[in-house]
Amino acid sequence: MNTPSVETLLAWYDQYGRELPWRTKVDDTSSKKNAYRIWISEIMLQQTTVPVVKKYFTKFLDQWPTIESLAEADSDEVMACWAGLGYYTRARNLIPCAKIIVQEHNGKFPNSSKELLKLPGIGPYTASAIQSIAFDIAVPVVDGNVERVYSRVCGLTNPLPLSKPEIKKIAEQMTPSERSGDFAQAVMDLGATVCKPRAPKCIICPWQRECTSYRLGLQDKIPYKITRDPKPARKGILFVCLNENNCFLLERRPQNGLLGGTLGWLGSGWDNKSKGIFSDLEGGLELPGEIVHVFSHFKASIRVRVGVVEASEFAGLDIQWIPKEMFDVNTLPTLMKKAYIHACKHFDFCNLEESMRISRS
DNA sequence: AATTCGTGGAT
DNA sequence: TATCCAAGAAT
Repeated sequence: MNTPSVETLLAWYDQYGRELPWRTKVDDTSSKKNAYRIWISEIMLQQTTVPVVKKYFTKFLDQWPTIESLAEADSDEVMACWAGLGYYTRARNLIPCAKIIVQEHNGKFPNSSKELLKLPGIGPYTASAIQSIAFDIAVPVVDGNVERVYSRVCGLTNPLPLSKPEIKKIAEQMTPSERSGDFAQAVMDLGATVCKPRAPKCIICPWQRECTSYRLGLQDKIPYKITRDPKPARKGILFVCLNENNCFLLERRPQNGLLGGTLGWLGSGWDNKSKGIFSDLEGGLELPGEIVHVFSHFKASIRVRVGVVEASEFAGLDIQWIPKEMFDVNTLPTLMKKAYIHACKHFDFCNLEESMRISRS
């Protein structure tokens, strides 16, 4: 096998690498890169895509431009800013992580993997990414892009994730002592824009000549993967309710588990949790149709009920009564947003009595 | 080690 | 419509 050329890829990156918000230097007085911005971008980018993160990154950085400001941020506001991005544990970990860095590291990110890995929300990938991109330390950075690129270039016949140890070794060999951060980002850019999961653009790939998969015509087959089980289906209910004072009934969900720490409607069935007084058989006005929402590991089909409830009925749950005029649906995770939109499509919360009468008929 | 964590776009 | 899957971490 020909060894992929680091120089070739760096030259490609210099010409075709993407311009991204977190790659622009904000500090004109210093060439030092902003580890805080890189950290936020890396957390946001976990298991999602650049176009999605772009929409969140700028908003987040405007609101909390420094590690110190984030350390003192309000948790509910951070969760609201994150709403829609998914994997909410990432958001929950931000403030604790910022506090540790401010209080125990003098506001500066540590640059050793040992210290980075102690921080909440930072695992092997993110630790190496921060070391590499923020501090130019020559460590291998392995994400999904890197796995795919090296699987193809080296023509790995072992399927993922079994080939991960092999890929790690390849990354160690490839990582250059100079410009290691640029090289890491170059491989990831290559994976995202050229060596894509489907229909790779081998015709314009800077590593075409040394790519074993291309030579063998296997670029659409590699990386091989172990097939996984189909997602199970669940059914359930969500309640979009007002009380007599025109306040929506919302719950701050438990910190751990599905949609942990986010704000949402009470419900039952779909999240394998009991909500006490709510059951599938009681209360509210059931709207026609259903919401379908696909989570990472199951598919939920959910009916929506609306109604007027009394405040006193919900003691014991971490609920919030939010005045209708204060309510912002964009602070809810996507499932809950869908439920609200579905409810509004069939029900006028500004005209309760009329809506109840119409919906009943 | 295997599961559990969202979401939206592409095909 | 069904499936894949994207800059992973925590448990």
